[in-house]
Amino acid sequence: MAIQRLNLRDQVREELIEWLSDGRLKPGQRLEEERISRALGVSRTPLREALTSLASDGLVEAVARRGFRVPKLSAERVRDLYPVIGSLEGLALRLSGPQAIPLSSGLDTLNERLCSAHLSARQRAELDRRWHELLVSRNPNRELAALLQRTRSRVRPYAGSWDKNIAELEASRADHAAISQLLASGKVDEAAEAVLRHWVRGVRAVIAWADRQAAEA
Amino acid sequence: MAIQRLNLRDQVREELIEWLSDGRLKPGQRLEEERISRALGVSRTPLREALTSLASDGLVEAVARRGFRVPKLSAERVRDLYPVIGSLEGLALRLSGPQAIPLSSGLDTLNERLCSAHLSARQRAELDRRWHELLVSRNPNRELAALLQRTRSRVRPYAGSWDKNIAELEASRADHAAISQLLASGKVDEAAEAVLRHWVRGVRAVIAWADRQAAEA
DNA sequence: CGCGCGTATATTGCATACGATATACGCAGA
DNA sequence: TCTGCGTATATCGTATGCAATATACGCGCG
Repeated sequence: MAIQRLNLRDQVREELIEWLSDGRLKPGQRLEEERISRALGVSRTPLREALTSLASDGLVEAVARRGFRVPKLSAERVRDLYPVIGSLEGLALRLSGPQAIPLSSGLDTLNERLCSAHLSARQRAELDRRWHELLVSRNPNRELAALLQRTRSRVRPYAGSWDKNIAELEASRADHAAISQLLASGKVDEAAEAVLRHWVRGVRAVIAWADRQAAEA
Repeated sequence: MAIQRLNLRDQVREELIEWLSDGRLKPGQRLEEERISRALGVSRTPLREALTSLASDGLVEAVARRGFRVPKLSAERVRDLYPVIGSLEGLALRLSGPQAIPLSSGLDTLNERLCSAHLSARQRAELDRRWHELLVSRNPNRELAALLQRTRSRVRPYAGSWDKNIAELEASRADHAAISQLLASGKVDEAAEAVLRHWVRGVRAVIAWADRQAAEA
């Protein structure tokens, strides 16, 4: 049987994360409490508690006397967060130790699927997410896992950068393959370093994408 | 002049952090909303918003239908969080680049004060905090700085481990000195590695302290 | 026609109210 | 005396109400 009914605050929180992920809430958008609470069928109180929680995680931002809004896309944020994620994933890998080595083949399989043609940006982003999730899946550090997940969710709005960027796709594929191979050889520390470099390199791709977006608009 | 009046939620949040730091709120303690809100002179609404925010940061924890409580001391949490802090500080150092090198002398000064006799555990913890703060002060990555600060605040309840542990004090002094020297030599990457090892070693000291605490009780 | 200003409206931030559930207490029975 | 149960009380979780302030709109003026 289902365990237990979460309180409304946490249910609302999960729902809002869903709305942020699927684009029902867009960067820069203002979060009108009355409208959202009505749409969710709850009062403003648990909604506001969910929003303060999300604000602490950086998924929304609180503007004094103007309520909450979805953070705008920002090259600076990517530039800052990607290396943090890379460093944390590297740590996760190092803490996994030899346990991480057998992941290599699964990683390769995912990597091939990720690079196959005729995938949408969203699908590629999803496969990339799963690749990195698998990479750190042997990490025994719960706090690290939670922190990684929360930090990763903050950069999800930038997943669109997978769109129509063949050069980036190829670079990413090569990074993934190299990391996997280092793992297979048992060179966990070097793999961790490569993961960090992978994320640092990704910054450029996202910024290039953001520039293209800006140019189109 | 003072810029702007924060909303009550954020003021309450800051005050609660203060209460957590100075021991007015102790590990394991239940947070009675009516009592606290009266003590602060606000209603339960902004208090609860502050608490949900703190819960997201891990400074308090929410128990379903039982409100909020201060997390109990836990060896597992230290074991998990210390390496995360070490990794993040290492990253901060690497991102500082050569800018970090001139910090060395200031670090040495602080380290000596930290090791002088007749200091309370609280004073040593404060000096250690300042040492690490100085170490990463040249890091340009805002997100990383914020994350470090939040994560560090989660382990503040374990500062008591500086109490009457000469062996740990000496080991820590040596770590600090070695890190500073690596910095002075421009070996930033090696310094970053040493910082991670420093925090990983610290885990043992805290756990030993916790065991002594448990033995006394 | 564009710009600044004043008023009306919408929305937030906070306080209060209330039902539901957990906790505490006392009593009966072993 | 200890254990189990039932009731009373306390506390939480959520909804609603209200004042303060931000936003939107229309008008006068340059």
